[in-house]
Amino acid sequence: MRVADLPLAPEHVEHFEREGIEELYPPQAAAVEAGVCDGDNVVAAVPTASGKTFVAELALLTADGPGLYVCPLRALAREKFEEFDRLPGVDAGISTGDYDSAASELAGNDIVVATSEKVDSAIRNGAGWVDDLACVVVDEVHLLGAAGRGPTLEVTLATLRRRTPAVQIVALSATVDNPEDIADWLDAELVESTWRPVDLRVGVHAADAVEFDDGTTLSVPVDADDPSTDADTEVTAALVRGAVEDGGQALAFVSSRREAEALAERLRDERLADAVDTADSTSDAASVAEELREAGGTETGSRLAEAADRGVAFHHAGLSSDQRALVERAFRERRLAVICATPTLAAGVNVPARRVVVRDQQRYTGEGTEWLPVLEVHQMCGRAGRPHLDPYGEAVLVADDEDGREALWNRYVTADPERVESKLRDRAALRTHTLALVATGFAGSQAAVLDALSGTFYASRTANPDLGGAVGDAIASLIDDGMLEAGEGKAKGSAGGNGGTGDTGSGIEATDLGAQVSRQYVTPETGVRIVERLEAVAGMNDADVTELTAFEVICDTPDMVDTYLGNAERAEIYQFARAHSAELTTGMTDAEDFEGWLESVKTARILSEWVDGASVEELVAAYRIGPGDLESRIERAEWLLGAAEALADVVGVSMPTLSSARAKL
DNA sequence: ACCCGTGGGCTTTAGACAGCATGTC
DNA sequence: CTAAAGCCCACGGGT
Repeated sequence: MRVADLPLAPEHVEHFEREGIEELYPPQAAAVEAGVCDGDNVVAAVPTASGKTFVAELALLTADGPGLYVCPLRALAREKFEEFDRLPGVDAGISTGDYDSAASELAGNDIVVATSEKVDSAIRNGAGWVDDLACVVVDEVHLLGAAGRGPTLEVTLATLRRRTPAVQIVALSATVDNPEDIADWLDAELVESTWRPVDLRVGVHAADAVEFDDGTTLSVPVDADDPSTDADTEVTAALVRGAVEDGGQALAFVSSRREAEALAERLRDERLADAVDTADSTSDAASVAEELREAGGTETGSRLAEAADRGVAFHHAGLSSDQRALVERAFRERRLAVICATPTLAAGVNVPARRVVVRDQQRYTGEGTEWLPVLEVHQMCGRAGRPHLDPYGEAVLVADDEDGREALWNRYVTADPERVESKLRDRAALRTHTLALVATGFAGSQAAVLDALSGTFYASRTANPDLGGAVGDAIASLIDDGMLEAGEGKAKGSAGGNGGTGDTGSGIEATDLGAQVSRQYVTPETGVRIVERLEAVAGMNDADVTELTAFEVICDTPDMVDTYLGNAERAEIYQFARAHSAELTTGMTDAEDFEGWLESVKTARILSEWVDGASVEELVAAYRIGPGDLESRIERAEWLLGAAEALADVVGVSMPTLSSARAKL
């Protein structure tokens, strides 16, 4: 099937041909046959890099009206937005937490790119553009199975479909075990394929050799004399070196940030860049280092630049978003030979390499170490092989010995990925979405909430959903928390009467507090915590209510990210809390979860030093966090302080430091 | 006096979505 | 309260 044969405008055909797309890949052709261009619902479960974006573009361009592209990451949203915006005659918009087109523009855009949470939020806040959609493309739809975010995605899609029943849904999924269940839910045709534009072989290394799934082997002699690193690291280094000496690029996945940095530093010392330097890439690597130095002068940054100078980089969430974007771009432009990364890179933006080495396959979880999900390892391996640049891709899992080889082989090479299961039946998820449904006026009774949830993936997967009890509990707890109250149903607004007729208990509505919590997009639990703290503030001396107080109000909530509190620091933070106890809403003895509270005091302290003018470098050094960690805390603090201000207004507490602190962030 | 290897105890452990309002020729 | 692995440091043996 050729692009020219598709029902596209000539200018679009031209555009794609200019980009080198003339003949459709088999999965793309299958998607067209399934009706992507005819307004039909389609679920495509295909590997990454098999041309999913083009399928999305087909759906969006042939739809009879505005389209929405939903994806899980802001960086991904940016990437897609830029791509769609290049389409001739297409006016694209973007809406994510950190980057937003004007609301007035979104309504006029042909294609809007947004994160799933942003779509949910737009619905909650009554944004007009969500009602005129003709087509919704959902990328990475398998995230339906993710504990925190999956429920948001399924409720949002259910709501969109209910509001606009004729909307076309095109869902793109990684290869999972039960894509038919997703297709079944969406009344969609399923397209399944394992086809890739570049051959990929996956293997396991043990005992000096890799055995690949295509039957080939690769001998990897390792001089085990060097006691400074362990055997797995030796093997990883040798595999990376091999790929680079062969003129390719490599990605190495390890389990922790420290490991990623240590591996990068080790490879840097091997002077791999000399090997990769066929042309003028020395200057390329140096230019990357230069750009990284300009991006910010933290200690992490200079170590990163030092490694980049030799063609090697590390990558994890401790890096600032600038640093991460720079590393990703430089690697795509082949100005870097190697990235040593934590699992972040597996799910992020497109960073393909000739060879992928997965050194660590386990991860700490808080309940011991756990095997990485098969899907995640597959996504790491799937990064191997660049179309048009590599003759093939190779992914190698590193095992300790022959037993380990067999274990990894069975677990990851021959095994199917996990099933996608709904996580909607979770107390916190149901509280959040029940509140949102009621607050938006979408449901005014328990029965109506259940009805709204009947269009979810959860409901389609369960013969007898029986959410009644769980939703009932959610409603009861939300009433306890002052977010919901018994309403008067249809008689709402009629003055007089005591409200309670025969329908008592069946009608519910959101209180002002509940409505504000839903609109601010904080979880009900965060709303409760903030209100408790605000009430404590009301009883404090005005002089004691400082910006530190403001930060404490928002830091001990589930929506703020935890900050690790090391043993060495604990005593010092304790001292700090004692010294500032007058400014804190929680007494040293009243915290229910003292450890958790102390961690939030640490976060509050970091933020308050930040607004007092401390530099990124100082804070990063003093609190042993990465620049990216500081960035994310500042970002969340900005959001949560705004939410706290709105809630303070509702409960009638005046707290000026909330806004003064926010202004200084 | 110095170097190196060993062993035990201590320390640490991936990631990342969201509000709102506003400006200009 | 779970598990694995790196890091630091003290110790001991050899030169």
